Amino acid sequence: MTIDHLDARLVALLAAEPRIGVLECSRRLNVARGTVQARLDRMAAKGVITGYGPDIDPAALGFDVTAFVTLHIRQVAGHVPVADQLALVPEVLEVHTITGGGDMLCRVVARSNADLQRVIDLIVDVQGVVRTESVIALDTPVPYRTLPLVRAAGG
Amino acid sequence: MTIDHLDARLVALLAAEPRIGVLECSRRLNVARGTVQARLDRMAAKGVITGYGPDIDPAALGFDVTAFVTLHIRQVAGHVPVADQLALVPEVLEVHTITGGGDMLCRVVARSNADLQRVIDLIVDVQGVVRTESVIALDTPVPYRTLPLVRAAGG
DNA sequence: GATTCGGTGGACAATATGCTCAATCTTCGC
DNA sequence: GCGAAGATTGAGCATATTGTCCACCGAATC
Repeated sequence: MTIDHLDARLVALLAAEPRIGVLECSRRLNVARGTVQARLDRMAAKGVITGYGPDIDPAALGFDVTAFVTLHIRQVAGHVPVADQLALVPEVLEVHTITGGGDMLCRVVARSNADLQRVIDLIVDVQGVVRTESVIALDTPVPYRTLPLVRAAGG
Repeated sequence: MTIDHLDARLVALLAAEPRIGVLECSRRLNVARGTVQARLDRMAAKGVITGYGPDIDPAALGFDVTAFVTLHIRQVAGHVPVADQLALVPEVLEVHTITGGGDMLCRVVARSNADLQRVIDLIVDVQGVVRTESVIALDTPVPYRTLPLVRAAGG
């Protein structure tokens, strides 16, 4: 769907100060409360806003190590059962199927490099996984964000 | 920091129904309102909870294509200026410096495969970027999540 | 010219919030 | 064991917010 400038400002405002309510938003944006409510309802209905956190920092929980693991899988059974098994591992934060040399890419976290080995072993043990390649994220100069995208989409 | 079972349940509850307030949480968890407030304040202070969305789905905004781009950079100037330039591109959702063959890994979105070419061109144009390799995410069987990790950390 | 849609501004009861307090319960060091 | 510190509880209070109505307006559409 398309969003306009007001939508973008609303999202940006909520992202910056998530604890403020609908009424406060309407004051900050100089629009009526009903307008803010209608916009939020619309974006939620259209799937643009999928939820409202809470956003968890794995590092603060002790999971300091982030890695991206490329999986090569045996193609016979398809990737669905593999993904289902990966989903059972808490340290696997997301899984994609990909083009290129590998078959799947997943983001994992671990408490240490040694712990990462344990997590990778769990992944390798999944039925259908033939081989893995890992790269460790040393630093994250740009953490995950969508605000610039929202601004770009909404003017 | 360490979190306990109550913290984990609280986060899970908020993740499941983000629009409920502190009072409602306390009722659902059978604890006092002050306790819920104290737990949330503590987790926010410790950095475990970094914010409260709103969570945006790029696909719903028309950015259907997700890709992971590995960057090879000229090492002379370091990676900071490169990251700064990448941060200026709205379609670049996150950037990591990594071990292994490449130097940086970034997640980008685009409106189509053709649009992805435009985004990659923007990245290649960044001063210090020598070469890129892209893999396109075809499907996302496990979308980004932290709840299983929270449960694992909190019992 | 009529209709529809999004926005406005106001009202209402019901509810939630921020804040404080004293009392109890746990946990930990000693 | 025992005291102290910290966490939790339940309560109260004034204020703010929410959900839900409604009538009205302006712009765009047909």
